[in-house]
Amino acid sequence: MYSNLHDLAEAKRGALMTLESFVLESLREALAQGFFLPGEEINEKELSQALKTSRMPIRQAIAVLEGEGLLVRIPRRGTFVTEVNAEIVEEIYAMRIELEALAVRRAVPRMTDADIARLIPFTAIRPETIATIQQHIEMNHAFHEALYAPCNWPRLLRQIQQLRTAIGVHLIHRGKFSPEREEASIREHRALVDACHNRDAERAEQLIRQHNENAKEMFVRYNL
Amino acid sequence: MYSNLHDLAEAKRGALMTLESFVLESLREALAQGFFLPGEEINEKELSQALKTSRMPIRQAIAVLEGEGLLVRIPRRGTFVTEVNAEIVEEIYAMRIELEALAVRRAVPRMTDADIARLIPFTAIRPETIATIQQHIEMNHAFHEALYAPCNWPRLLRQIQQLRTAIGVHLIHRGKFSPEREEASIREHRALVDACHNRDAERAEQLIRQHNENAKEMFVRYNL
DNA sequence: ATAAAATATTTTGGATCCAAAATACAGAAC
DNA sequence: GTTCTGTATTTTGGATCCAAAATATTTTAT
Repeated sequence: MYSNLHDLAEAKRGALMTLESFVLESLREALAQGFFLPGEEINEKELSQALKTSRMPIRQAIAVLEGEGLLVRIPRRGTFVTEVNAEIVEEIYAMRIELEALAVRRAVPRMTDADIARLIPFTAIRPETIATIQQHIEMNHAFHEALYAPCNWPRLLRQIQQLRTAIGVHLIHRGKFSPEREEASIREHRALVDACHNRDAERAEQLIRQHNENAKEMFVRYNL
Repeated sequence: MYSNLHDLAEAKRGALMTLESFVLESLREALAQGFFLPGEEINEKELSQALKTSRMPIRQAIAVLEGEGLLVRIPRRGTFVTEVNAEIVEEIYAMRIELEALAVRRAVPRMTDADIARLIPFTAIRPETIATIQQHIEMNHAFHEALYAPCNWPRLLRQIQQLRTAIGVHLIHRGKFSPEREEASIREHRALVDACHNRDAERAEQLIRQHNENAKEMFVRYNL
C-alpha cells in the first residue's frame, strides 16, 4: 500500500539533502514499520508516484538497500523485500547474538550516568500498555539502540540495526503477539539495566545472549 | 589508475547479466586488489570511460557498494573509498573475530572430506614462495573462504567477506610485509586444518580467534 | 473449453540531457 | 606576493527517453 508510504514520507521531505536520501529514509522506515510484506515486489513506478519523484532517486535508493541486504533485485525481473524463512532466521539470530554481545561488552564500561538514565524509562513500562506488535517492536528497538549506542562503533551499530530490521519486517506480519513473552522481555530488560548500573559487563553480555536466545526461541516456535 | 581497471574488467565483460553487475564485480575486484587508495575519490566519468559504459550503471554500482560499506558518498561532493584508521581497524577486527568464530564453529561439524581436502594445499605452501602483499592477501582470502564456506550461511559469509575487503584495501597500500608473520600465519592455518580434520569445532574456534588476534596485533603494530 | 500462439502492455536497464552545486581558475585589489 | 572576488569548468543529482525483456492479454486452433 503506497498511500501510507506517501504520508510517512511527506513528514521528512525537504529536511534531507538529496531526493535519493529522502527516498532511502522513507523506504527504510516503511520497511521497519511493515508497510511491505516479506517477499513482496517493489514497483519503481508506483513508488516514484507515491513519493512524487522520478524513477532515478528510487533506483539509487533501492541499490543502496540491496547492498544492505534489505532488498533483493533479480535482473530484469524486479526488486523484492528480502524473504525470511526458518533457516535465515536461525542465521540472522546467530549473527545478532554474537554482534549484540560484542556491543554490550564494549558499551557497558563506557556508559556514563546519563546513558544509564536513558535506559531507566524502559524498565518502568507496564506490559499491559503494549498492545500491538508495532509498539512492541518500536519499544524494543529504542531500548536496544540506547543500550548499544555507548559502544560507539558505527559499523557495528549499523550492522545490528540492519539485522534487526530484517527480522522486524517478518515479525510485523507473521508475528503473533504473546503477553507472556512481553512480560518476560521487559523483565529481561530490567535485569540488563541492573547489570549496566553495576557496570558488570560480563553479566550484561550473558543476559543479552540469553535475551536474544529467548526471543529467537519464541520466534521460531510461534512465527514460522 | 583506471587503465589497470579496464584490463581486469574486460575479462568478465559479457559473462554477466547486466552492465551494472559487470561494473559492480569489476569495482569490487579492483577494491580488493588495491587499485584504489583508502580515502581516494572515485570519479564517475573517468570510471564510465574506463569501463566503456554510460554513467548509469556506475552510479547504481556505487550505490550498492555504499550500502555494503566499501564506499562512502558525500552528497554533491563525491564518492570515496572508505577510510580506515586505527579505531576502525579495532572495530572491524572485533566484528571479524566474532563472526569468523561463529562461521568456523558452524562449518567444522558440516565439513565433508572433500571440503577438508580443499584446505590441504594451503598447508603445503612454503612461506618463501609468498613474495608480495597481494599474494599474501589472495592466498589468505582463498584459505579462509574455503574454511568458512561449509557453514552455508550466505549472509554471514558475505559480511565476513566485506569486512575482510575493507581491511584488505588498507593492507595493500600501507601494509609492510613481514616474513616472520607470514610463516606464523601458515603455521596457524596448518593447526586449523588439523582441528578440522579431527572435527574439533571448539579447538578450531579457539584457533581462529587467536589467528585473527595475531593478525590484528601485527596490523596495528606495523601498519598504522 | 482448453492449450498454444501471437500480440499488446508493462517494467526494467541503460543512455542522454539538464540544472545546480562545488571546484578550479583568473584577475583585481591591497 | 597574498588574498579576495568574480568567472569558467567540472561533476553530481535528477528527469526524460528508448530499447529489450518479461508479463499479461487476446486470438486461434484443436
